[in-house]
Amino acid sequence: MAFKKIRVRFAPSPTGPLHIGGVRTALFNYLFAKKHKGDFLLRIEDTDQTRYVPGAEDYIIESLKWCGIEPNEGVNNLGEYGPYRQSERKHIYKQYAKQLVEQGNAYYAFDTPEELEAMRERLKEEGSSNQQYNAETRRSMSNSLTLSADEVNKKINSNIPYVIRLKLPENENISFKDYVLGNISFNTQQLDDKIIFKSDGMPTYHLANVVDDHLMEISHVIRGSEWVNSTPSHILLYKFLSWEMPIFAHMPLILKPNGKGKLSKRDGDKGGFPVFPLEWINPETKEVSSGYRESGYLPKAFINMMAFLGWNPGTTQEIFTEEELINVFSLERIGKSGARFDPEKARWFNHQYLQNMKDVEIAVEFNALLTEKGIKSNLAYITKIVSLLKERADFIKDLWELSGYFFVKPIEFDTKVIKKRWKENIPSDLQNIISVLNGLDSFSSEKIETAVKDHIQSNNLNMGQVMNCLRLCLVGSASGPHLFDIMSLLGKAETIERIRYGIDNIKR
RNA sequence: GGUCCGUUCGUCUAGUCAGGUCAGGACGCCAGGUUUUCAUCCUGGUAACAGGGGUUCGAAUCCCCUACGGACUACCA
Repeated sequence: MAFKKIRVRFAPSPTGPLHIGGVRTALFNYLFAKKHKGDFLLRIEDTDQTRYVPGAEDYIIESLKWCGIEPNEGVNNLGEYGPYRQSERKHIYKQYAKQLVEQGNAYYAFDTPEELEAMRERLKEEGSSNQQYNAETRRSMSNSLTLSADEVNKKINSNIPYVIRLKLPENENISFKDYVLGNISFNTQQLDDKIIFKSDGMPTYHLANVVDDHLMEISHVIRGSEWVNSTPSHILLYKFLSWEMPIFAHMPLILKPNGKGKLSKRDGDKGGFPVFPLEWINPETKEVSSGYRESGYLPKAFINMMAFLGWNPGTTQEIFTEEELINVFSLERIGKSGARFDPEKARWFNHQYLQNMKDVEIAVEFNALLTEKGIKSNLAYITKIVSLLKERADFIKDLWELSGYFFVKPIEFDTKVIKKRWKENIPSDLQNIISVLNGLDSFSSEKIETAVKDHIQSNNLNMGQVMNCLRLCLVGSASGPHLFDIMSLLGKAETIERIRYGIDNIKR
């Protein structure tokens, strides 16, 4: 076989926000394409006009952009295989459906929904193991196989609605090698004559997908495992049309953190974690679903986490740059079974990425958050705060709770600490420490530490008691980073003012 | 119900194709260390081959059965 360029596609249907399972499918397509210096395209599969949701396509595009897995071809940025929206390719599909009918691989069917329903009911009552429109049942239905050519033409000419169904061969084994799942085989006896062309003039997924993948020269079809069962129909389509078949790779599903079944929107709401990359507001109900972006996830951390859901490099390395990910990625290392989503591990990934960011980078973003809260400060000060606190944070927004006292004086104090540490002698002890602080020329953390500790030791004061009370005055609680770093950052005047305020206002 | 697929610590997983290290790592959890505190961090610990039959000197690994789980079963994708 001649060398063929690797071309893969992500082909979502714009029926709502992109689920993280979709993001992962897109990601794996992207990584695979990049690894082989191929193309990654975005095709919008909007053949079902009744399910179209306004805003969904933009949402998908924006999501991929945020994730940094942008297609190099497709809607928006054009390519030579367009259009990339199936609704705009409507005129292309019918000829292939017709060709299949002419070849005897497909046929017209005129059954109404009621008739189909009745057929299924009848088979069920007869105890039939499956109720499909297949080689057996099609003999008793209203279609171009049972009707005469005249009758068929008459129906078509008088605008009686019809669909085109794929005519499956009888009792034939269809097997293929899936790059993830391995060898899979089906017998056509168990499959149904899928509708490939609908009465509204649009193709179904099955036809449109195969036609477009062929026309767009897709080399590998990497998609969710919900498509495994319809793959034999797709294979038949390639065969009937005498087209070269792409390689198939079906991804396992992402499962709920606990309990049964695949991850759904509700799990996110219940478990307090997003299932969508970006926040989504349902245009009809106005219901809001949270997104990873809005929850404070760094896109690179999110992507790293997603890559490890159902895939791993076979080494113990877990933190990967995009470039590293591209280098080590392979379809063969994708797991076969569904992966349970773990929100805790997602946080851990973000923590790792946050620690690897430069303080000033974090500070810039934190500053924006402070501005939103109406707090004005300067970047140098914020950068120092970040360096002190970032290791305790999983998200940039955690920094606010962690560092509020740097911007707003505490006026409420943890009563438990007061009860435990604020003894009779504390006000006078702290007063003495104020004198010590006042006497310092330099207010560096080290200088303060030496001076205060010397004072505590030479006066035989209780270290834990005094230190915690100092902390209480400065922070409002008994937690936080190295106390002398806090003092140094706040500055001499502010430090002393807060201690004074504490002496005057903290009562047992 | 039918078809297809899957099943290793609580979770993500390595190891399975080419049978032979105390079944390895990470998250979580627990303990210890560091510290004025709370975290972080460091060290250690906890914990798994779904069950049953085979094949074999030897099985997580190969075969069969059972159980469980999932997907699909639309004029939806």
